[in-house]
Order: sequence, then C-alpha cells, then structure tokens
Amino acid sequence: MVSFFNPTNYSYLTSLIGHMSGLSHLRATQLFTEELNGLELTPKQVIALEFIANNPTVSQKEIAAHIGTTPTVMVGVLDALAKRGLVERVRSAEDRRRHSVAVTPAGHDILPKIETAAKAVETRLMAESNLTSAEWDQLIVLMQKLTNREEKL
Amino acid sequence: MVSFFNPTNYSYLTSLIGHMSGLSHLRATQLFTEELNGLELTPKQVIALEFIANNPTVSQKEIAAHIGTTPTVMVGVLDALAKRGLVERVRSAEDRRRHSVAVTPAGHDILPKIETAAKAVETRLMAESNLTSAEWDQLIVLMQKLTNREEKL
DNA sequence: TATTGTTATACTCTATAACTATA
DNA sequence: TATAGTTATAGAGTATAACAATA
Repeated sequence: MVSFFNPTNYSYLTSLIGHMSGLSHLRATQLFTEELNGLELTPKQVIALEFIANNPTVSQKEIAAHIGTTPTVMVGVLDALAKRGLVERVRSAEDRRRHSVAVTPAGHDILPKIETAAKAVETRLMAESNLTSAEWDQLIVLMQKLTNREEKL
Repeated sequence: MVSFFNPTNYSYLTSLIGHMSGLSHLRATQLFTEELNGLELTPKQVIALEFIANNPTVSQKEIAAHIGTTPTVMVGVLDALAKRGLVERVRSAEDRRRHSVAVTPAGHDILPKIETAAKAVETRLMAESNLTSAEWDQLIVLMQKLTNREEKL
C-alpha cells in the first residue's frame, strides 16, 4: 500500500480516493462546461442523454442506477431534456408505470457536439496533467474497476 | 489510447475521466458519511480540518486553493468548524486582511476519529471494487498526477 | 402490498458579483 | 488600485419522505 497514514502530521489527504476523485471531478466538469460552449446542458443531462442514446427504451429508474443518481434527480434532468425536445417519455405498454425514454432526432443531432466537447476536455486535462497516454489509459481502467463499470456502461 | 469514441453507439461514458471520477467521488462520500457515524461533518469540513492541521497559519484563500474550492465556500466551512470550536481564525499581525487559521486542541482531538473513518472507507471501497492492493496504489498515484498533487499538500 | 415515477424539502457545493477593510 | 475575507444570490446535485398510478 502507498503511504497512507502519517500520524505525526495527518498529511494523507492526497492518498484518499474520495478527495482525489473529487478534485478530478471538479476540474473535469469545469472544463466540460467551458467546452460545451453555450450548449446549456448540465453534466447530468449530458450523461443521461448519452446513456439513453446507447440504451433506448430504458426506464428512468434504470438510467438513474447506471449513471449514479436517483430517480428523483432523473425527473428534473428528463424534464429539462424533454422541454428542449432532446428526449421523449413514452408509457410502456407492458407496464404502464414505466416510462420508456428515448432520444429524439433533435437529441441525436447534438450528440456529436457533446463528443467534441468531451474529447476537448480529455485533451486539455491530459495536457495540464503529468500523465502519459499510457498512464491515462491505465487510469481509466482502474477507475472502471473501482466503480464496477468494466463491462456495463 | 483506450477505445474512446464509438461513432455507432456513442458508448464512451465509462471512458470519460469526468464521469468515472464523479462515480468514484459519489460512492466515497456516501461511505464516508456513513463511517463518520454521527460526527456531523461535511466532506469539505473534514478536508479543510485535515489540511489546516497539517498546514498551520494557512490563510483562507490558500486553504481554498489547495483543497479545491473557493474562498467563498471557505467562509461557511470555517464558520461551521469554528462554531464547534474545532478551528480558530486569528488576524495576521503582518497583514491584517489575512486570517491565520489553526486547529484547536478540540479539533486535534477528533482527527483520529476522522482517520479511522477514512480508513474504513478505503477498506470498504477496496472490498466492493475489483482492485488489487497494487492497483489501488497505482490508482492513487495516477490521480495525484492528474490533479498535479504529487508533491504539494 | 410493492413498484415507477413524482412532488416537496433540506442541505452541500459551485459560480459569480459586489461589498469591507486593509494594503 | 489590488487583495483577503465576506455577503448575497442562483443553480446543480444529494438525500429523504411521502404521494398517485399501476402492478
């Protein structure tokens, strides 16, 4: 294990996954907001849109579980996306409690812009960090293992 | 580079540092809140307290910069900590605009409890992930490089 | 009874602008 | 003029409880 506890000065913050992932997340979302460049989408809206595009007819509960939020949050996220015509909620015929959410043509139209922004973020993050390309790939793999997202999306 | 863009299904969410660090951060803070076990401290309060303990007489602006937040947020964080007698704000003699923040004896008293909680979080996170101990260490190092926190703090 | 989506509420944190006191 | 800390405000996201419609 990496040096973890230092009883003399308690200087172990940078060895905590929680703290370090918080710093990473903050910086990534800052850059992403910049790169979205007036697209006016929040990070959760973007993530939900991408997830739905790749998993059509998914339920709101399933979206929430997979992208790491709650059904409660999904209501607001989908309201915002639906209001702009990017997704559609359709009552499931088999189970009328369920909403089968789908991305509209308009929604599909902006996916490339989101990808461009995402790519720009990775480029900038890599440039301002001390990571090589190989280390970057390693980091992604390790984070996927940490969050049990190796195979799932 | 790891498979990044997949133009046919846009399934690249799990390759984004922003998304994966968000998932990591969420899970870590959930576990940490549990492990704090009624200590009633927010993540930022804990991080600030640990940072100040390790960097006495640091200014509020400096704390904010190092732990990844804003001076604005520091006001509320330090108000909460000061109210409970865990830190003290002292006007700097050289520059009377500055506050030299220091951890009180009471503050030092709870640092071990925080460490215990932090350690428990790491243990649980490791157990519920698919990471080996060596991979965990690697992950920490890579995150430090990503956020340029290799030497500082 | 249990589940899906929803509404409501409280809190943490981010972001921004403007203010004060000091320099 | 500039800086350290502060206040105020708006918005995003988390957490929890309760509700309606449906199973």
